[in-house]
Amino acid sequence: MFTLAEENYLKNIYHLQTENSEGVSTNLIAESLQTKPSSVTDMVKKLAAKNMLLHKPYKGVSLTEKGKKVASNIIRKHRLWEVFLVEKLNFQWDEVHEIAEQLEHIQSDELIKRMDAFLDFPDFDPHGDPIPDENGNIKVTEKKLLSELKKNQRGVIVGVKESGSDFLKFLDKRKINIGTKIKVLGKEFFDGSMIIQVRNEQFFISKKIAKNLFIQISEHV
Amino acid sequence: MFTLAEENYLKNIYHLQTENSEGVSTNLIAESLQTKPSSVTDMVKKLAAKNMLLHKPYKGVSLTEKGKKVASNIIRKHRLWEVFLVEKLNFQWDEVHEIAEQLEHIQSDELIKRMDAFLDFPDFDPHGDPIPDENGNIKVTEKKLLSELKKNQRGVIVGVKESGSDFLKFLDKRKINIGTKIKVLGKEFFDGSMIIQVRNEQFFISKKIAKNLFIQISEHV
DNA sequence: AAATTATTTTAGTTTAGTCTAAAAAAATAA
DNA sequence: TTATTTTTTTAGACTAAACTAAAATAATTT
Repeated sequence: MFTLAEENYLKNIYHLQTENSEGVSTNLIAESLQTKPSSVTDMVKKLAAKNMLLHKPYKGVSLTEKGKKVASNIIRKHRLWEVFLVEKLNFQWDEVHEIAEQLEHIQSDELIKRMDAFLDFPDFDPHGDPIPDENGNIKVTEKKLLSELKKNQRGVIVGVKESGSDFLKFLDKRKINIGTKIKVLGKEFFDGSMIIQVRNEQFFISKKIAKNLFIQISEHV
Repeated sequence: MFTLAEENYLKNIYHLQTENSEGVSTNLIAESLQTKPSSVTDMVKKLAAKNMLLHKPYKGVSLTEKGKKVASNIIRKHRLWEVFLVEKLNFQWDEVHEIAEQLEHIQSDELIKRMDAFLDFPDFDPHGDPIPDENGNIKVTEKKLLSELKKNQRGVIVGVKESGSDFLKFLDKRKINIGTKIKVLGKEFFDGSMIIQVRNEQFFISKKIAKNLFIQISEHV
C-alpha cells in the first residue's frame, strides 16, 4: 500500500503536526527527515494525490483523517515493538529506537493484533509515550513535570521529555523507569533541586533532571 | 550493507545452489525470483563486484564463502522469526512465511542474538527446516520419508517436503506437527498407504502424504 | 559441420526517490 | 512601498532496480 519512504514521511509529518499545531512547512519536514526541501515538495505531491494530506503550495501541509490514521498506525507499531524489545528481550530502553524504526514497517495486521495481546495490551511504550489504538486514539493522561510537584506529593513516572542516551543511562543506573513510583521529600528554592524517594532509597535530583521527567500524580494519597 | 533486493537474490541463489549442486543459471534465478533474466544479469554483476559470488558469463553463478555466510544469516533470521511467530504468537505454521519474509531483513545482530536465546536456541523451524548458526553451519539429521519406514518403526516428524497450504491444514487438523512422535502400525502394498499411531489415535495416511513427511527415526526402540 | 533452438547478455527505457541550481512566491526590513 | 531575505517550487540530472527488444553465445538437432 505505502512505500517505506511514504510511511516515513507520514509518520514524521504526524509528529510535526502534533508539536506545531499549525500547518507543517516544507523546510521543517526536510529537516526532520534529513533531506532537502525540494525532495519534500515532490513527495508531498505524491501523498496529496493519494489523499493522505492537503497541500497548499507555499502554505504548509496537514494530514487528512486518512493520513492521520495511517501515520498513527505506524507509530502504534513502533511503540508496540519497543515494548516487546524491552519487556521480552530485555533491551535497555535507550537501545530500542533504531530497531523499532525498522520493525514499524512490517506489514501484517494480524501480527500487530497478536503482539498487542502477547504484551498484554500496553498503553505506553518504554519511554512513556502513549500507544495509539487501532483507530489512532491515544489515551491521554494528565502528566506534570517532576519539577512542578510539591513536597510530599506522590506519583508515577510516565515519561521523559527529551530522551538523550546520557539521560536514559542516568536513570537506568538508579533503576528509575517508566512505572517507578516516587515521592517528593524536599525541594530547594535556590537551585530547583529535589530529594525524592524511590522504593527505600532517596535520590538527589537536579533541576535539569526534574524538568525532564513526566509524572502522573497519584490522586488518593 | 545490502539492499533488500540484494538480500533476496543472495537468499534465493543460496537455496538454488543447495538444491542443484551445479552452478546456478540466470534463468533459474529469474524464475525463482519472479523476474526477468536480464534483470538477473544486472544484479549478478553487482553482487559479483561485491565479492558475493562468482559469475562466468553464459555459465552459472556460485556464491563465495562470504556470499554463503550473508545468505545463511538471512535464512537464519527467517527461520528464527518463524519459530517466534508460531511458539510465542500462536500462529499456525502455514501462516508465518509471508511475515518472516519481511522480518528476515531487519538489521540487528543483537536482536537476533536475543531472539535466539528467548526461543531457547531452536535447531529447527516450524516446518522442520534447520536453522543455521551464526557461522552458517547447519545441524544435519538423517531423515527419511515416512513412506520409507517399515512396520513397527518409530520416529519423530522433523519436516515436510513440500509445504502447500492444503497439506499443512490437513496435518494441523489432526494436530500433527514438527516434533510429533509417530509409530507405523501397518502398511498396504497395493497403494502404499499406512496406518500410523499418533498419541492415542490412529490415522490413515495415503501414499501421497507419506511421501511428503520427513521422519527422524528413533534409534532405541 | 551447419542449422536451429535455447539461453544469456547488451542496449535503451521506466519509475521511485533523491539531488543541485535556478526561478518564483512570500515574509521582513528599510 | 520598495528592497532584501527567506522559503518554496520547478527543472533537469542521477541511481537502483526493474523492464522490453535485440544481439550474442552456447547447446542441440539434423
